[in-house]
Amino acid sequence: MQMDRAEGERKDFWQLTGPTKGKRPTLKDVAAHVGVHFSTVSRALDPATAHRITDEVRARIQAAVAELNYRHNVAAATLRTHSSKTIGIIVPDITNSLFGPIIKGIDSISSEHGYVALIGDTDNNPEKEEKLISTFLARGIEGLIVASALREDEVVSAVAHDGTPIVTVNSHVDDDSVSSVSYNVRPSIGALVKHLAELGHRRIAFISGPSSWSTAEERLAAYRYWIDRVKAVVSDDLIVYSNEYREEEGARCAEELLRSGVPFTAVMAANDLLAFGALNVLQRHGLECPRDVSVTGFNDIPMAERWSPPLTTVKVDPLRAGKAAAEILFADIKLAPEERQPKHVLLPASMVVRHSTAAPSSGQLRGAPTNG
Amino acid sequence: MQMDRAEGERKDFWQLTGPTKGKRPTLKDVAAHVGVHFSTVSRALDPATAHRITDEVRARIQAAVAELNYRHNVAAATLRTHSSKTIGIIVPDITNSLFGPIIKGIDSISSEHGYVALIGDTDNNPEKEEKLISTFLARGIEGLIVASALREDEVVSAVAHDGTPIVTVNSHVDDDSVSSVSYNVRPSIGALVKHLAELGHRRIAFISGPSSWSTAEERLAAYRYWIDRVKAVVSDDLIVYSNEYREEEGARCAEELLRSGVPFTAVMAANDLLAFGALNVLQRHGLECPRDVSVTGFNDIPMAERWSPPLTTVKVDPLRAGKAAAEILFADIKLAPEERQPKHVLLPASMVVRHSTAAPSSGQLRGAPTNG
DNA sequence: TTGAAAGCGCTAACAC
DNA sequence: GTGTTAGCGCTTTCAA
Repeated sequence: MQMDRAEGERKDFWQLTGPTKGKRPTLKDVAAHVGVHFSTVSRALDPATAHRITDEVRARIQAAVAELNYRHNVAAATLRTHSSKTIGIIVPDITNSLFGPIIKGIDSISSEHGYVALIGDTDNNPEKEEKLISTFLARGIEGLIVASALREDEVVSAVAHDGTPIVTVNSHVDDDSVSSVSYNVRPSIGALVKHLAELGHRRIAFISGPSSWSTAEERLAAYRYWIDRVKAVVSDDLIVYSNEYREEEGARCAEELLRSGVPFTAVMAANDLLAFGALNVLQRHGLECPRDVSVTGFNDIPMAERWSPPLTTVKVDPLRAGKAAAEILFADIKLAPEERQPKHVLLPASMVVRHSTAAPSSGQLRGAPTNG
Repeated sequence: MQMDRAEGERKDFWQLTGPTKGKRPTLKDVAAHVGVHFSTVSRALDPATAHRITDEVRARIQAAVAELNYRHNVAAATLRTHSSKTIGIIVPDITNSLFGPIIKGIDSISSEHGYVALIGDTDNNPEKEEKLISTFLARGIEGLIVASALREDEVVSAVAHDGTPIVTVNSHVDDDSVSSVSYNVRPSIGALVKHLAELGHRRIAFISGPSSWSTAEERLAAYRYWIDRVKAVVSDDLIVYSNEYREEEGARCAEELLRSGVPFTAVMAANDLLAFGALNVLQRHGLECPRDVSVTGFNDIPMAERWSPPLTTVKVDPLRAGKAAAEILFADIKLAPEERQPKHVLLPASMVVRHSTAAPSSGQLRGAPTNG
């Protein structure tokens, strides 16, 4: 079979004329081309041992590598050295604008360390998470960063106890032997509650996330803590639980709140998306924000600033969180298993006041409006 | 060294008592535990050959696998079979909300095929792209999806010609032997131009992307094509080039337009982000949108709908694009190299009219306002 | 400074 | 239905 297209000339050289036609050249091919033993080639190509090789030989090896288009076979090296130079990243939904920056942060640190990352999206499904982790482990990942962890995440705990470095980011598990990086929510939720209280709100509802999520649990706990301190109305009727951090769920919860008849003048949502959904429903019911109700979110995703009204929320730094998680991970990877200590970093989070919060209208409480 | 913590009991069993202390159990360990040859274990664990093993033996093997916490060593299998079950994904900026859905689409198809994906972010830097591709190749990826391709992307072309299945998504290279999935921009840009023309605009400026980007080139070409057909003013003075798809660049280009003094009543941006930046500058210069200028974008990212004014733009479906790209890729992976044919799919894109476009105010052209 | 050889854990061809 | 064997491409110890 003859090939006469110009692009065949250099790049796929080995496919046509290499010593072992049709397959990727190996160290042996390069060695044969240069006339040395393949272990010499291996040494010449490894920065740690390259100095042991004569300049002249090394130069010829480099030339042969270029000519044959040799590429390192990481699978073979992994088998030999037990080091895959890869980590795994697991996110609950890559479509959520919170996780792009987290991944970017991780990626930037990994590449500094010469590692690459496998990515997996769980779709908020714990079974997918388990499968993903198992596939990743079979692939020999040397560390794992999980952004989808539940508070009771047996798989995550198991991985940690099996000795694979792991760190949860954005979320964390109850088991505190698993390293985590998350946000210092207590003060930031406190700022929100105090802000609302100073504005004159006393009946502040809360749209929580599922109680199996650490972020939901801690934000709710912080709400409870501060509501009490600020002498606002403490009542379980003011709390409603969503099943996921999605606009639709925020809408559903707001409907539920409205239907229940509890009076409230403000609603704090555990997350921006939830706040958006709530805002829509509130407005649809004739409640204007912030005139009739104040609404707050959490995360400060890019859209928060553009919403109408622009959302008062809590700003976090997911890029930094990703970097922090990766730094912990690589520190652990470099340590002997016995030396590793779980670390828990709490990144700052700060309130940003925009236009979705204001004093309640004439101090009057909102009851359950008739539907529509 | 004694370990007395409760969680040591099951999950890290092999670390304490396994036949080969301190390391992951292998097929041999499982075999020894069951009393069969390790190749029997290999067969029992491979769905394709499991039926050849007696139910009873297979059951004992499963039990031992669970007990020892055996995990398949993909690196070893890869070395042996030359199939890594891994693909690579390369994006220009994972922080951009366009790429989350693309990755999710790819990921959903890959996992159906039992593949996992390596992720890489180039930061719009061609050198990083090259390094990433090279690392991925060394890892034995069986296919590659690139969302960061330049029109003249030698590395991408080289990969294609080397025989690794590759498909560009969102962007494409000029070399049409590289499969691609992108959007049918001609008609959608046409809709935008006609919409503007019908509104009465005759001087429509265009903020392009870098001409080395396929998306920029094709959107600009479509603009030129339709501007002419619609009998609007054709002039290179109306075209300005950004260096990247970023708000800041849109702002810079709008400033440039204003400073140049060319009259225009509408500006089409090659991308939503560019449009946002332009909108800001225009407003800062006292030009109200859509009263004084109309502005359009491209992509319809989530924020477009929330911008003020809500942006008239072109809607694309990145999730679908990701899936389409992955489908082409896996079809190719399953084919013998000689059988592979480059495919080019053009997904529909449709105009969505919102509030950033309207008739030009009293048909009067806008000149260069004094700065401020 | 370089060569020789062993072996990482697995699959698959072959034997029984 | 199961055991034996070779070898994927590499790193690394040991010799020379």
